[in-house]
Amino acid sequence: MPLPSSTVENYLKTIYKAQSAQRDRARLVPMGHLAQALGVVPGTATTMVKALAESGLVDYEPYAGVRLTPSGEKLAALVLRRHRLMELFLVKVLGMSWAEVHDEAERLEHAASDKLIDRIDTMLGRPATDPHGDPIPDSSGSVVTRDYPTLLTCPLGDRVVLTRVTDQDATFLRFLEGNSLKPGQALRVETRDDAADQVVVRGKSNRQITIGMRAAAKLQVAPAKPEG
Amino acid sequence: MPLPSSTVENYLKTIYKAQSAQRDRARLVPMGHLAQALGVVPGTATTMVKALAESGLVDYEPYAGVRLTPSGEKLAALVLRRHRLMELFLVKVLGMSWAEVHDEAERLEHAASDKLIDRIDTMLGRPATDPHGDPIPDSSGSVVTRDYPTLLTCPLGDRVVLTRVTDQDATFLRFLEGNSLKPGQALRVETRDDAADQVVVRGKSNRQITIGMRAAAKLQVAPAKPEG
DNA sequence: ATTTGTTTTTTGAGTAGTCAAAATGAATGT
DNA sequence: ACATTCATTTTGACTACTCAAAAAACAAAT
Repeated sequence: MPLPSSTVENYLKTIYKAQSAQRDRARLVPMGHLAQALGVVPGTATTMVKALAESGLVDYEPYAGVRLTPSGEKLAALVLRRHRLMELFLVKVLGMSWAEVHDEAERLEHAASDKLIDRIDTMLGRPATDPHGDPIPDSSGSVVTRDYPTLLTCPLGDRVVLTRVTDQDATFLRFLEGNSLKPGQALRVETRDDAADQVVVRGKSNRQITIGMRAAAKLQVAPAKPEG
Repeated sequence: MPLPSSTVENYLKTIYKAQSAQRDRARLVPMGHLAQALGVVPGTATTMVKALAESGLVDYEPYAGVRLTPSGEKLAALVLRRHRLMELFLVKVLGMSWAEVHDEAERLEHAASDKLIDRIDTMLGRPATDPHGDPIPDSSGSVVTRDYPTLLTCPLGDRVVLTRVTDQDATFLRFLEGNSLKPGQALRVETRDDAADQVVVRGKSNRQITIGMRAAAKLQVAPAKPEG
């Protein structure tokens, strides 16, 4: 069993993320979706997926889609672990901006050894989540995934705290940063207006921020803990 | 001009190091040497070098060898810069051991962006040398290479300071570390014995250390600066 | 100067990953 | 049921890199 190439790691990671994004975690990921997410033509995805199936990393059903096997899932989780620890490290230790670490980590995740990753993990105090609030799998590949409501579904008026941002687009992240919308930030949803496609939240320094519903759906929150 | 692959970077880096190791810096590096250093068969090196020559990165003379062009040299220096800054970073910031950072940096050097490298450079205070004493090229690719005597050629009895170790072998580095033979360490060469293949130096805490001549030739030193 | 030995190049082939475009399967609407 | 549409797979080809082994060039020595 030769160690997986960056390409294989990227396929597994992408399938993993696609599966996680589905409500039914066991559902097959369609080839078209996979190809698009990886930036390759569909035929290429088909070819690669068949090879992955050969290696026992995925289950492949022609014309239906693909799904990770347990071993594929573990491998994917470890790639995600490397990616997320690396992102957090770049932000915390090297002071890089939230918005720019994604691409960097995207490359470093394939080059960093387990030893290095564990060292980073220790240095950061075994963190549970990365800068976007995404959970960091442990070194055995298991993750605790919590399902949070979003700014679109959480109760109106309640104090909540931003826990996770489910979009890595740099422009979007810079917008959020400019409005102090980062994980950990306390918020309150004031109004929602379907017709106007608006969600109004009150954030840091009592500032009022208006965002579209599509964006609101990408911001997950948890009920604010009562402060002791 | 597409950005160079890891493979191309490794070829350039290896040619660069081979040229530096030669007394005549402008001499051609023989194919056999290059192939061996890269761990490929000679035919592979020939093929690749012809491609590099196409791209204007090297001058290639059939049956004679290869040499970097100015643009190839600059590219190689920037790879070395990434490698050496990365090594120093891993040692200084992540507390990794001298002996284990080489392989890690060998992979990370191809994945790190210039932005990341510059940030590391700044964080470390624009260092001149890496943990082995190898000079770090600046961001434009220029290096100041100083030629030091080695433990084999420096004056006997004088106080000198270890400046550079020209061998990256992990076992060798661990041996040196075990004897406090790291760059910066003050030393004095007490005796040399050709017949016995021995060089005796007095190092840290007045400790006496005996090493072979081949090893001694890999340790470069500078006259100790007068203190105060 | 011819032979011997070493280095280098050439040739042919293989692997990993990719695309373009044709062919096929599945799904949908009438 | 049939035609249209859309996603998927297949086919053929291409790039980058590699090796094994045959051929060629060079170097050195008798």
